Amino acid sequence: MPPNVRRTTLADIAQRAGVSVATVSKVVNGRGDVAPQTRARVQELLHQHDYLAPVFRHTEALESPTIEVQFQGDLKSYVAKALEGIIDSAAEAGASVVISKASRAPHWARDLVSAGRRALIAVTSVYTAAHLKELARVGLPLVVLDPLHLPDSQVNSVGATNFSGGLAATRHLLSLGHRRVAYLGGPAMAVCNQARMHGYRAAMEAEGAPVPDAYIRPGEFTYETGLLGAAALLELEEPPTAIFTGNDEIALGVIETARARGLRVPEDLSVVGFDDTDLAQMASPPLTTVRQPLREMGGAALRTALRLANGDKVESHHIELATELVVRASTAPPGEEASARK
Amino acid sequence: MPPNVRRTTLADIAQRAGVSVATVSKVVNGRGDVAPQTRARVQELLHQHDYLAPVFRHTEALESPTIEVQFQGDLKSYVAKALEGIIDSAAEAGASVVISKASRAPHWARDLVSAGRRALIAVTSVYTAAHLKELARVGLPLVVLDPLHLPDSQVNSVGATNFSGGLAATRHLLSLGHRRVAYLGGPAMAVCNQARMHGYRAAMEAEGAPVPDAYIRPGEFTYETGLLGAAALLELEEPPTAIFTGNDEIALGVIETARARGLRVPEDLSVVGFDDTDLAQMASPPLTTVRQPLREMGGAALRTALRLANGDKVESHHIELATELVVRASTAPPGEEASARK
DNA sequence: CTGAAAGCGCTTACAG
DNA sequence: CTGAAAGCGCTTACAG
Repeated sequence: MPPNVRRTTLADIAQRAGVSVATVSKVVNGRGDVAPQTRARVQELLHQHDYLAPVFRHTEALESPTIEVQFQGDLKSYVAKALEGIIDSAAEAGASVVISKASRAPHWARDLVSAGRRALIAVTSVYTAAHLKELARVGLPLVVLDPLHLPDSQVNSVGATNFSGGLAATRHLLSLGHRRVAYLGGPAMAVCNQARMHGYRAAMEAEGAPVPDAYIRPGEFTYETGLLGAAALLELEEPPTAIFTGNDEIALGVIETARARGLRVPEDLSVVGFDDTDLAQMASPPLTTVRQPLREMGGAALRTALRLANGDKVESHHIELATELVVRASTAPPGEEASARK
Repeated sequence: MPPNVRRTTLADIAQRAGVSVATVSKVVNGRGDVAPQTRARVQELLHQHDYLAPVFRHTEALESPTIEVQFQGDLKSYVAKALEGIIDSAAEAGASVVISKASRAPHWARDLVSAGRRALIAVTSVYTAAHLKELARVGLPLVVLDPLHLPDSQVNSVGATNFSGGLAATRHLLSLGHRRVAYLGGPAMAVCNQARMHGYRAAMEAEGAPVPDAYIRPGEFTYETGLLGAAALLELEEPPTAIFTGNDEIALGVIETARARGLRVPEDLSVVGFDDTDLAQMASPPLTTVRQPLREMGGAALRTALRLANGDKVESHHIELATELVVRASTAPPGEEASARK
């Protein structure tokens, strides 16, 4: 708020509403003794004129807005990476970052506003229509990072080019000479997983490589899925010689299953991950993977959140940053033994 | 603050100081036209009576204090784990967690107070006497998680039993039949590293196993250190058959160096990590490591911070939680070849 | 249900 | 350098 613009006061609202200051004060403080129509009219005006109660005036300090970042479940590597980007961009912008687990307690959205949060960034969280309505009601802007649902024009979101990532990963394997490539992915419902899978499928079809149903396995974005899924794939009549996975954790599970069965990666089995978290760089062998620019995505989400908090419009409700194939040591041409293996 | 206790007002202070409310107001707002002695006397009284300017009154809401957590460098796995513990305990206590990178901009400590932070948790950060003085000056309590320096009675800190962790890890390797065990650690200056190393040394000496100087290598707590340090160790005249590392990241570097040289873990080389981050569970082979209860440590740090924020005394300025050996698949008895290897 | 009036905590222009 | 006085934004007990 520019210094020369006066804050809206109760008197301003009272005058416009044609009531006394006392009545407006009662509405603001939620007292019971106000006629419903009067209350409605006053509330409307308060909202129109951005009235802010004194207790919350500190949130006005635009130099230091506070953004809440919520995640679900564990604070995994890729959440941490995105968070780094959020924190760095916030520091640049002079904003503060509050981090919490998504909670859906009764007045969660209103509580966030009361606590002075100016916007909410949800990292891969599930949001229902009811949540969005609640946010809209209290006027808290939302940015979803790596959305699980299809980009909806109601919701601002930041993602990555998952389809081209899947395409690039699979082409890389095909160009090495693999034909029997499987996709071991995350939840079938998640759009990011669907996009990666369709990228895989597109690359396979373009090459005329067959994709038996058993070569596409959904699961969770977890190590467990990698461990079990790889075992199932390797026991197929025609086991794949390469596995493209939905994320790095799954890939590590695949590597471990291969190792436990005496298969060498990449000589006997090639593995490609997705995300390029710390896990990928530190895997043994270091993992070929599709890099999601998680830091940059976090930064973009933070800047979008600040704009929305400021009441500015945003050019596009969905931004997608480019993925990039990072070739390390977990991929190689298919070996003789591998191709010949049962 | 109990609801029946009235807030200190400017009038209270004015009366005690024997000046007018106007003068007190000027002192609070840092106006120039006040006599130095008057200013000093009033400031003293303001401080004594915990006067809080209206703009900062929101920090008074004891139900929801805000704690700042600062880390340095990257948001690594073990910081993320500690952060999970901090976030969960904060949610239980109804507190908020602001996360940022440690910055030493001018007035950093005062800025934290102005922003309403009630305490600071520093995760493995370097704190100099000057920093501590600055914090003391503005009255902001500090809790250091996994301190790099020796526990100082001036500083509240939460750590883990690093010495017994080092002891347990090394005994485990000795009990498997290893004699040539090396320690590849972190910074020689870090107390946590020293304690782990001395635990190692104690176990080796108790067993009468020789510890050549070359078997103790300091480094950084990084994958790189593991990569390079393992290469150096394996090229010794008498290479170790087992390596105990300062943390999981180093251990992953060691595993990769072993793999790249065609050595199998654990058949040809046993490796033990420290921390038990996600990295350890997802390594290939899964890593035997010393678990630091990072979540619990984070929780303890948060609760200590809240107590200090509340003005309560804390029983002990340093708490140490127990480490625990987690045996997975990266350790085994020394193989024939390994013992005989040049 | 409404609002005039008293009052609270604070700030500031200005007289001394 | 000090403070009486006017004033601001808000709340609340109470009369109607």
